[in-house]
Amino acid sequence: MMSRRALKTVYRRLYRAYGPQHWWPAASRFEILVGAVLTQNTAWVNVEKAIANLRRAGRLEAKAITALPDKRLAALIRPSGYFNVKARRLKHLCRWFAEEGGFSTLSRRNTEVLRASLLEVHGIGPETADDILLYAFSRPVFVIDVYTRRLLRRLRLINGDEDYETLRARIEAALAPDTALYNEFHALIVRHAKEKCTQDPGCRHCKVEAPLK
DNA sequence: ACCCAGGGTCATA
DNA sequence: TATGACCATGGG
Repeated sequence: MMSRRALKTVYRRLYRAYGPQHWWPAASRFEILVGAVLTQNTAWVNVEKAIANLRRAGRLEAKAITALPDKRLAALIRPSGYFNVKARRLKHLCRWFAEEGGFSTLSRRNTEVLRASLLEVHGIGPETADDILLYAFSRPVFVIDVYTRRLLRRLRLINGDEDYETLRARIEAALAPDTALYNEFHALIVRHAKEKCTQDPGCRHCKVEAPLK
């Protein structure tokens, strides 16, 4: 049983240390879908370059991406790595998005149905799906990434080897379904990870990771 | 020269 | 179910 208090304490420490993160960094809702795929196992700075290329080419739209040959799309997103794989994944996602009628139609689906539909898209796994659900559709879905596991494990709130769904269910059971909270929480965890905490008890990062009473 | 970064799929046992 | 290989760029 994960305690609500413990999670809230972690959240408060993160927020006090770093403040609001204003996620997802994107100029449009659709750009969040693109970024979610491109950032798979990839540093965000490289994703920004790929998205800038797409924007410059006038291709930041679902049908404009679908219409692009794999090779040309791969060339545009080259800086984000895995460009051949990601070109196909992006096209699958964009084809799905357009065929489903875009945000206007998809927004009417309940979260579980929408999540299942996303997971059927080739190349969209649980984390990418949840990024999209939380940040593009404002659904109260808690995103689990490797940073979340590491942090909660260091704080002894989890073992760390739980599967994705188990972890998500535990955290969502401990917290109220609060989109704004989940949004900020995940963003803060990523922000904290980028600070590369050194376990120095004097630094503000270690205050974040100090033992929970 | 190494290591890692806001994962996911596929083949194998 | 559970590992391992694979995908690939750019920054430290």
